[in-house]
Amino acid sequence: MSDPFDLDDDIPNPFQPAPRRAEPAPVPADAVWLVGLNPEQTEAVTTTEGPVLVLSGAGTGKTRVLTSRLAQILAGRRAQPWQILSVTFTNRAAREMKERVGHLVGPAAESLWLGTFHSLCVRILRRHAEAVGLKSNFTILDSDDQLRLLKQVMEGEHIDTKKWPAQALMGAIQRWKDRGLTPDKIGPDLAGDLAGGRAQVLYRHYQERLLTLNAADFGDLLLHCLTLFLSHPDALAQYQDQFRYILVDEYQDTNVAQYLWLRLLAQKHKNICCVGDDDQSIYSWRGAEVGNILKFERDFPGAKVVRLESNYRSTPHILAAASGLIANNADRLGKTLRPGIRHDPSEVEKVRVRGVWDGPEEARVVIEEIEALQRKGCSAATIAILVRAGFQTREFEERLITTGIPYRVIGGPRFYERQEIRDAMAYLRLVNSPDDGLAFERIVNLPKRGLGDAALQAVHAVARARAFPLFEAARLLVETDELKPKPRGALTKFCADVLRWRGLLDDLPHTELAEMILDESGYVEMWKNDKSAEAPGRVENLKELVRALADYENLQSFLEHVALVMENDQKDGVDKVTIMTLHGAKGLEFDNVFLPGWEEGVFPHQRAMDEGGNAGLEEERRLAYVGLTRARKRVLVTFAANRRIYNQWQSALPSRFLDELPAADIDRDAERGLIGSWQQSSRPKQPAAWAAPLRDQAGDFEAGDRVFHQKFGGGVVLAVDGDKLEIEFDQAGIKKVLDSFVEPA
DNA sequence: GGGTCCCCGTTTTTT
DNA sequence: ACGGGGACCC
Repeated sequence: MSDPFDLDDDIPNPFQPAPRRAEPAPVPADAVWLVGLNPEQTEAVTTTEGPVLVLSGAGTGKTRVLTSRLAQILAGRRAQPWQILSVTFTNRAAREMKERVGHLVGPAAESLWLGTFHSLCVRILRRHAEAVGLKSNFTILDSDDQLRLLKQVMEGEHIDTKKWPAQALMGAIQRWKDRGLTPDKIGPDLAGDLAGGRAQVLYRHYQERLLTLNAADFGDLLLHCLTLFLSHPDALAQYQDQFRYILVDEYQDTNVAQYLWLRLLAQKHKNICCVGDDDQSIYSWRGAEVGNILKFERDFPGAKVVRLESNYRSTPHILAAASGLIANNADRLGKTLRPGIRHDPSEVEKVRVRGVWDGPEEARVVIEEIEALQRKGCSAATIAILVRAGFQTREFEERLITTGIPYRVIGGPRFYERQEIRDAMAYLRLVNSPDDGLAFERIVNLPKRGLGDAALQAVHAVARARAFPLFEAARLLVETDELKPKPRGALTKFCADVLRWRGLLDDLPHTELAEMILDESGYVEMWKNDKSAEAPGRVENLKELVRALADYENLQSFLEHVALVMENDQKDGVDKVTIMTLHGAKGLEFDNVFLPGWEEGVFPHQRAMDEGGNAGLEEERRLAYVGLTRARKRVLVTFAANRRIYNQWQSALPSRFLDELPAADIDRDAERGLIGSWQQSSRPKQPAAWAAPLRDQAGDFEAGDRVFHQKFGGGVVLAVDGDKLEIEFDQAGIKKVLDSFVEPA
């Protein structure tokens, strides 16, 4: 990938050499954070000076290395806490690291610059907002707002959003931001024929609208920071000077913008330690560049590379299975996981693979296994079902409900992304900052107040004409007689309400004010009167929102927090089976892992291969690797011969990943001849010798043949595609079926 | 301005 | 099958 910025020129540094600091102090070798580290870990922790790349395989103790390293730097008095920048991707990781460092070094942990890329960027941008055209109290938009805003921009440019979906352009803009590309960097080559070839203009207008609204989207947080650094060398120099030590977690997930950000900040002291695993790079589709990790040594000459390969999590069979699988990928930095702990031989099981007839049977089998585990004394919390895609969760949930096993599904709409929460938040935002035009639009007619398109258009017209925020414009508009009496009255009342609530900001505790707003606006009432099944849950969620407010000092800090930390407060600690996607499982571990749906098209996912080609397939394989390495003790991989997708039965082929698991570490449960079908139908690069007789036995079919199928009964072959037959069944209609499941009739 | 019908899409997801 | 969103009509 070409570099959007040329960083080869030295950026002038108006600050003179770093202020004097206390002499580094020797750290005793028996410091608590060094005890029990293996030699590689010790090297990663104690090599504090200069660039270090830590290639840490799954389960090799990277969080321990990161936290120990922080302790080492602090204890060695090499820097003050605020001179250390420690970056993670998720709030979860940031929280965990803060907690663990806190245990090692005490309150000093509080002063570290430790957080997600985005939260750290916000921290910097609030100080320098003017430099990028924002005010320091800028708001951060969620994806909903972003899309609505872009749609408006597109409509303003008379783009047919039916032909050119805003969603697609939004995606492109996000990818550009991921790569640090501002609108002026988007040439025709990049823009393509997106949005009728006008993508660059639309991107520019979108950015202008954001500035007018004093708002930034998530991508902007990085992008604006880069702009700040490049246009204000003094500001950059200040941060370069300040951050003597930089630590980066999950480096394989960094996008180009984050990479540039790090490279700029590390340029002075060059004490940057990146920890990552190229084999666990599973986010290329949202801009992550594995290339960043691959070229670290080029970017930081003289970098020390440490490989962590001792795995303290999984049994040897699981490690071998995962290693065998991932070995099928080209372009790896190359690591070999080896067991770092002794496993009780009586407890070590091979990875099990089992074929089943269809989705429901798969759920039944998995849940039976779960019950067996529970009988053996495993608690539900040690069990996870990791799926490729969200739609796979349903069958497991149904089965778990009927058997009464407690479970939780991680993922799905997050609390702060729910409609009712966003609406309520819009009320709070508008009261907190009346220029929040997006918030105004969202709720001005919610609950319905008889303000439709016409009224909103009128407000927009005034806003444009006077360059006022929407709320101000509305206040002006109701003074005129432009609106019909009914909407005019409604809008007058709405404006008066907002002003009244605003007047109470300082006088009323913010939780009470929020309650008052949700009540007096009629918003809660709206859901209470709603007959739909979800309505009561929504009312509950609104109550929960008010409760959450109580944890913050005021409305402002709450809104700030929510924008950045959009997460589910999953009530943990309860003994439940976890169902989540493979993506969601990265970084977690479980004693018992179920990996269902290993079928061609599902996993590897068809779209990943269609759109990503071989690179897409390799990323799917890394995902499989992530899945296997989540397990400490037991793995059961399943695949179904038939699956209903979009309510259509389709025959499925076992995933090619199954063929890639080393036989010596796998138990293949033979069941109903399904394994036969797997072996027979697996797509060997060249047909296996033993496959032929099986195929002959099954018989070759051709169109017109009369056949019989165990489940669907009699039918006639319509078409043959390799080992797949299209059959019109007498009772069941037209279906695609593997030839091994039918016999000549 | 609000209700109804039809058409489209339907991997992964953090911040 | 199903839900969301847009177009269309009252």
